[in-house]
Amino acid sequence: MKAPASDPGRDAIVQRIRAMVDSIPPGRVATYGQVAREAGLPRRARLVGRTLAELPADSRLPWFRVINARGTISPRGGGERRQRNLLRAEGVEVDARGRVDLRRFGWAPRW
DNA sequence: TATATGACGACGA
DNA sequence: ATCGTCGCCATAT
Repeated sequence: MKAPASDPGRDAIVQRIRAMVDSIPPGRVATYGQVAREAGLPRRARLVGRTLAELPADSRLPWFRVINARGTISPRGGGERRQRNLLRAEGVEVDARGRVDLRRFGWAPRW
């Protein structure tokens, strides 16, 4: 057996990340690092990005509410524009450079 | 086992 | 405030 009882396991970790992302309210955004941290996975920001990248196109998860620590939409081939539209559709202001003011739209866990 | 890569983050110039 | 580097972690080769 590879995984000790104390080891959450890859699937469990993915579940936790999904749950966190799903808890981000409409009109708010969170950073990859923040999601990782709140999910009890400090320093795993990239894992969050990797997990979201695995999501099926028809996933119900609000993946578009997750942006990087600089407040910008992480550039990956082509999907950037769509994410911008989705965010604007729920009231998040995104400037032409794909930037969001985290002080105004950033999500604090206490919400 | 070693190396490269990536939806990231912190720092310094 | 912006850009370049380096650090971190998990996967893929």
